[in-house]
Amino acid sequence: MKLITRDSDYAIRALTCIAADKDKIHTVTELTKNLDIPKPFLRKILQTLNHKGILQSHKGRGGGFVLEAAPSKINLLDIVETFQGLFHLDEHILKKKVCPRVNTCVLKKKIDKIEKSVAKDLKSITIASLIEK
Amino acid sequence: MKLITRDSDYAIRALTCIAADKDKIHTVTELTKNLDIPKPFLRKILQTLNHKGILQSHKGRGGGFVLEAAPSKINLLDIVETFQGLFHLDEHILKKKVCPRVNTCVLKKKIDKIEKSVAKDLKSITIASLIEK
DNA sequence: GACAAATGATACTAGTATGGTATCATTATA
DNA sequence: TATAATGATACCATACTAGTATCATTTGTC
Repeated sequence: MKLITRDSDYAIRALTCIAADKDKIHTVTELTKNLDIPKPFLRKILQTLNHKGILQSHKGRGGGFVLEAAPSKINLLDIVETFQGLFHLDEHILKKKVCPRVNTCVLKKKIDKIEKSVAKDLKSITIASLIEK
Repeated sequence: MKLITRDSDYAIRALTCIAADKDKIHTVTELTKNLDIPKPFLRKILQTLNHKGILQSHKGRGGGFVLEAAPSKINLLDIVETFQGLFHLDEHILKKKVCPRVNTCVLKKKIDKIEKSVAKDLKSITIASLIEK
């Protein structure tokens, strides 16, 4: 049972590296050296972040990636949802017919509350908050 | 991204049904009718709960399942961890070498905190709390 | 004792998600 | 024009999810 998958984790770490030297353009080659992440995998991840509008890419020689927004505007919920899907997808379960004596809505409400709390916590963590000393 | 898988959900619902009529011995056949869960799947789930010591089984004709402990002693964390593994298994990620400029420990600490909070929340929800009106 | 109704144990399976790899195309700079 | 970068996409092995299927064993009832 894990909250964060590998691609999310890699994305967060790559973004903190990029944010730590914000004005430089970062290549995948450079980042893989620092981060010890397989190069083609990191490429795919950064491309996804580019599509999502979190990173901005520059093609061709001398190209690479820079942040699209300020590090304080990028939060972990956005990143996690990019790679692991929307947080609130429990619709298909907890919804069926249930033992007549029991109030399932109670269960659904309680789980919903936990999920919202996790989402809120993830949203409160920004890339900026990860690089300040 | 979901917090609770189907088997955990089914387990919780079956346990609430069993707890709602605590002195009765419940068969899989009866429970599947009320809960709309595939019979062989529910059997497997209840067997797992039996091995875990959450349910007690009685074999043979007239047999079935009863709770091993009081509904107030059974919490969702135990159930979720039974079917989805221990909650705190992120050791393999968030641990590798990281961009020298960045303090990964910060990330790990923050995620740890969220996970502990979820675990605590799940632990606070008991089967008893799901059947009270 | 035979039958029926229950669980025990275990193996199997289709589909999806995870964690990648591999290739070819395109772009931009030196 | 060679080279160094990303873009787009297809592929792949493994594990997990959500079950199914089967045979064995136990126990109450006729």
